[in-house]
Amino acid sequence: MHAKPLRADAERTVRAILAGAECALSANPAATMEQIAEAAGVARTTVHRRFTTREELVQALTAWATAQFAEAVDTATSETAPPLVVLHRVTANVLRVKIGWGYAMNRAAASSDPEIARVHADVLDKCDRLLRRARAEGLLRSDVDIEWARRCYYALIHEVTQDRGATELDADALTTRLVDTLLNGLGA
Amino acid sequence: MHAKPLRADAERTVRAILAGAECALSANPAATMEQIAEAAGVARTTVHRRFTTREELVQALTAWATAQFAEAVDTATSETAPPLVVLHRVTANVLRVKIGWGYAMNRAAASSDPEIARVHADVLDKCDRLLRRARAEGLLRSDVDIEWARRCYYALIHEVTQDRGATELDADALTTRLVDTLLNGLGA
DNA sequence: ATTAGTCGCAACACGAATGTTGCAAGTCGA
DNA sequence: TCGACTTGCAACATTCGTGTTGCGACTAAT
Repeated sequence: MHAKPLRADAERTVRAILAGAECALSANPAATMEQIAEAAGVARTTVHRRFTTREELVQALTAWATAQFAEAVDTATSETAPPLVVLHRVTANVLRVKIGWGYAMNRAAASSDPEIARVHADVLDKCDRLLRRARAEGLLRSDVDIEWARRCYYALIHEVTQDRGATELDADALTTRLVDTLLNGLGA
Repeated sequence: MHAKPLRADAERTVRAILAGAECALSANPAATMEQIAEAAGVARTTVHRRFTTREELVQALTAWATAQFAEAVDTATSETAPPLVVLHRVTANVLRVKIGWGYAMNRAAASSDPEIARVHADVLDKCDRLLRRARAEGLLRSDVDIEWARRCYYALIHEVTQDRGATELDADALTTRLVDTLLNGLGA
């Protein structure tokens, strides 16, 4: 991955740039390198020093987010624990990561990079397996369409993470409400 | 609105440009005027003749979409018909409009233009009133949070309209599934 | 303390997108 | 038919974002 290990201060700068990029790009997807640099608190030339092209920066940003995402899912997944428990764990983990890195993760979901696309396809597959098991064990209605279920699930997660001010809210509380709505709906 | 009534062919051109803009921008939000013109089947200079600046074009596009949106909602709204019926009607109408004009309508929802923002706030208010009535009449759980309900509703609509190939699907079938999921969830 | 690495700043080159203009050819409508 | 309107095309000026380079000052690590 890293041909040359960076010096400590350079490492911090890279992190600051990634955070700045997420911040600037989530506010405005067409943000310039100048704005990204400003959000990161560094000079524009410094950004170019670390990421030659804009594409490379976005690439690194999505890669970083994807790695976080995959780890959040993997540590929560289990083939043996009750589906409801896994669903909660996965949701909570994903929310914690996705809140504050919304741009990067949405971007990653539609990435053209084969490696990133593979990871997301992997997660998607895990999700489908979980939902299928949930259906088999009676947690979901037996006639529910798995693809539709996944789309609803993703949609609710996306909605929650889009919320401004979600940063201050408790991820567990959000998770509970999300899963409850997904399973039981809003009707009486 | 229109200081000068356009000639028939000019009118068609304007429509083609708006449709082309929606097409190009939904595929790539950073599409150039050149690409928009190409999608519309006209020369770039013609686009500039009708819309001096890019901003003006996007403005017109969102205004057009907003008008369609407002009409779709208004014709379906009723204070007296059963909430479930209204919910179906509104959803179906909105889906029909929003499918194929996704970019413009998402853009409009966060527009800085006061008039457009007002219309959307208006629709949002109508939505909340409908949901409140639904809750009062026992269609929704009595403890459901209206804002959360609206956010879930919007999220599902957004999800459905994002689907590639939704154009060929039946809006009524999509509506039925959407409303069912919203009210009853996916659980057994 | 020395060395290598890092940053900010200023300046530059380059390309791409935007917006404008003039003109010739074609079209709508009275 | 005739006049006003509209379009496409080519050419142009301008602005803006990108990416590069060199230099002086500072900093981490040995």
